[in-house]
Amino acid sequence: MARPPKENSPITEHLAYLLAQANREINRQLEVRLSKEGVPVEQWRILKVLSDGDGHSMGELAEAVLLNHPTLTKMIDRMVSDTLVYRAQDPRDRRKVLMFISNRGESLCRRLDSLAASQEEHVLESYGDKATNELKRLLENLIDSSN
Amino acid sequence: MARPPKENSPITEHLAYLLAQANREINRQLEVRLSKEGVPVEQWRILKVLSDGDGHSMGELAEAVLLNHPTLTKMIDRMVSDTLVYRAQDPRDRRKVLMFISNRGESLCRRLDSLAASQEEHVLESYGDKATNELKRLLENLIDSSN
DNA sequence: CTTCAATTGTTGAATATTCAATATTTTCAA
DNA sequence: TTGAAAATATTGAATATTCAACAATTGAAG
Repeated sequence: MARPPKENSPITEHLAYLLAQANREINRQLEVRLSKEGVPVEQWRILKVLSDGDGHSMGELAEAVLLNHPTLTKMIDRMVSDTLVYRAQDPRDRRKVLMFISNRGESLCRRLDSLAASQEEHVLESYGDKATNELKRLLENLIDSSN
Repeated sequence: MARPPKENSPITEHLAYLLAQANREINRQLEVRLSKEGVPVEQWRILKVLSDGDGHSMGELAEAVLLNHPTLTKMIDRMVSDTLVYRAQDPRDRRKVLMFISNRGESLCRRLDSLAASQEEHVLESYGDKATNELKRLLENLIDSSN
């Protein structure tokens, strides 16, 4: 007796699953490093975005750091308490709030950058230079093609 | 006056960020499809893993579907209420609970599979066959190299 | 101008996740 | 065989996230 004609593909072959798995693993590695400074990955992202010194609105930030608005608001509240960032009203559009990084935030960000760099180096070593760059390229294209 | 010697790489160039971004986008697309059946992505994963008909322990399941134990326990509680899956004690090791998929779960899983398939097709169309397969291959290698 | 819809950010309640503690069973050394 | 340590799953409290409602400001049509 023949098997059913078309076996359904296991979850491990789905792109969505592979992305989730890879993301979790890399994120976990990064968390371990950043925990040396007691900072969650999302806060590092926020500091990085604000590092350009320009003011960024909450909406802009939320999009850039992959958080939705209310979650970002509450995380920013904590970071303001820690004096890592500060708020200012946008003079051109008073609905908006502009976020800026503080000196303390900048200095923390530099320390975080070197922790993150050590993580990237670890990937380069175990996964290879060529594969890493190729993967980055493909991910960028995937993201572009989704907009 | 010269610029500072080494510009720090923006967040958008970090592998961890690209993975998070791609994962969020693909996951979002998948959520939209699965919401037709009112099912979160994690439940689809659970049903897929249990589709082999074998019993899977909670620990095994948690690892496979990328959830930690307590979260999985609570999600399984809901799925048991919905009679999509059921528990049985492992006769060989009575600490363990074996999870099985029900008939209702199987039939839901088939409907979900076709929703998920339409999502993968959408990716193939906008991103291309070759790039998709290459990306999958690289992701698998990255995951392997992290263990 | 004035009014109404759209945009932006925050808040509070509802929901979900996580951490630490617990209960049960197994393993293994003495 | 017994007792201590490890493995497994669940629970409840603490924490975080999300959804829906709100307040403030701007834009734009009449």
